[in-house]
Amino acid sequence: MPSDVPTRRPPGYDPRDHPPFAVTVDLVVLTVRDDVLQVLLVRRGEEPFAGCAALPGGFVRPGEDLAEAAARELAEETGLHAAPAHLEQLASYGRPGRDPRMRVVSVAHLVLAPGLAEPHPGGDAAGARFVAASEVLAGAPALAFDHAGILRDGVERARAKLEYSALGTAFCADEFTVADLRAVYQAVWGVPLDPRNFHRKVTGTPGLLTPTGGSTARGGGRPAALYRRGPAAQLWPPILRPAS
Amino acid sequence: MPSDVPTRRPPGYDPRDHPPFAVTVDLVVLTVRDDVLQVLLVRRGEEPFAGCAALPGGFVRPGEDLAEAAARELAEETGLHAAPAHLEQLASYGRPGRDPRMRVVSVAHLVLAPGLAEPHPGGDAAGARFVAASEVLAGAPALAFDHAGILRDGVERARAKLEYSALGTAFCADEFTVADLRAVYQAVWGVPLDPRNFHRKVTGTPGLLTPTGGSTARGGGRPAALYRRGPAAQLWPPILRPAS
DNA sequence: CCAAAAGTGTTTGATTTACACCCATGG
DNA sequence: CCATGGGTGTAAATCAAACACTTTTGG
Repeated sequence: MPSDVPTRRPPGYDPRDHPPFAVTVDLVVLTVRDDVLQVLLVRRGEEPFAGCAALPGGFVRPGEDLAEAAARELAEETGLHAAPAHLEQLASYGRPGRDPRMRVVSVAHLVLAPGLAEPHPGGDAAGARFVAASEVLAGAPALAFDHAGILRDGVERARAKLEYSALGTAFCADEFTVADLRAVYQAVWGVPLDPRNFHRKVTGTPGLLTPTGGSTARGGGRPAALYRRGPAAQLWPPILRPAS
Repeated sequence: MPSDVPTRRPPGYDPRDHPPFAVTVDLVVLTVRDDVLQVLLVRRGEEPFAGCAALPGGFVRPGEDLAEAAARELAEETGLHAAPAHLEQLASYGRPGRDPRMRVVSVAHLVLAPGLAEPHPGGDAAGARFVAASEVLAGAPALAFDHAGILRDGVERARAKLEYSALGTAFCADEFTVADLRAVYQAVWGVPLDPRNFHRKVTGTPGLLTPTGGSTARGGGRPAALYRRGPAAQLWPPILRPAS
């Protein structure tokens, strides 16, 4: 079908070739709180979708790279100042009509943050809060634009990367126990994991954990050794696999 | 550092918030020919980088979705009409200054095509040809813009996905033998694989191959059974792993 | 018959799984 | 002492690598 299109002209500066696009970044910020995978949502203050829940995000500014814009929006909209444990580009969404105002291409980013992080909405968003991802995926608070699809892709990416990378530790605070890390995997995958085998596996993976020497005692039970994120040189073979 | 910026204003339609961007798609088209992983390059006809090698690509048009634009550019610039075996979004690149003319965000796509495909350059590109990926990665023909980095990301993605998906078959023609598929894996990974174990593994993976019943004899040796791409329902566990 | 490539069987070692068991603390 | 969770040992099952061997063609 492209052969009978009369517009096969050389690429140049004809405005028909590069119509004005707006470029935004949207953020899928995930954390694990109370043993549940949660996603950061804001309440939109303006049309379209005013009052509706949405992923945090905003326009990319003239001098900014995409990742830079994502980091700025994260700080601006949520007050999560501490460097997030992990920020990576997710995918871009540019379906015509996804924003009723104009042609917008959104470059979505995935952020994994420790559960401690408490958002206090900055200037832009009327409200920012963590909500259980499972509920949002089920449609509980409906999301603006095509953010439901973006969230789905982000959760899927997180689940997949946990399997063959050291990213699970990105959900943990600076110091954490093996049980903390196991809670992360269980929350993200939604499956129970054997504590004994989990312990052996993560402590036996070179580069994943760095022991701090300290230990902690929470409630009854033997104190657990504390660890920090390791250099995680070795990604393969898979760290762990969700239950068969 | 974002806290002392005096521009924390609500997002709206202030043109400073959404300056004009151009949005393009760039294509990393990979194939396996003569047991070597190759990438499709075009020669740029215009400034900037006139005469320089580059990845095929072009501007996204007003009514088009991103994947649509990628498919159109593929057909226009290379004449590869047959539906490619696989097309997926790779990543977006928007560093300020990556295009000297204006602010351009490029949404790169990854295309895996059978080795048969012979490009005959369409209207736009002055020339299109397949070049060994290893040479381009080494800098042999220097690429325009930041296309070297995009290519690196594309090859890395292809290598990774071959391991845990059925994508290897995307490089094969409609009907192919197990040896053809093995040649693909060896070319992409650059490692030799045991023919016996490879055979057992791929024929034993449900959904990967559909036997056609036919067989082929090339040169001396026992004829090989022919297969078609299967539904590939099961992606995990990893199909294969590059040599340890 | 011989060479060459396709395909099967078998052996060996690594990895995963399941679970018995010991360790260290609070109450 | 006992409950609770942290951590180690071990045996069975599963999987992967190496390779001997059989099958089916062309010359």
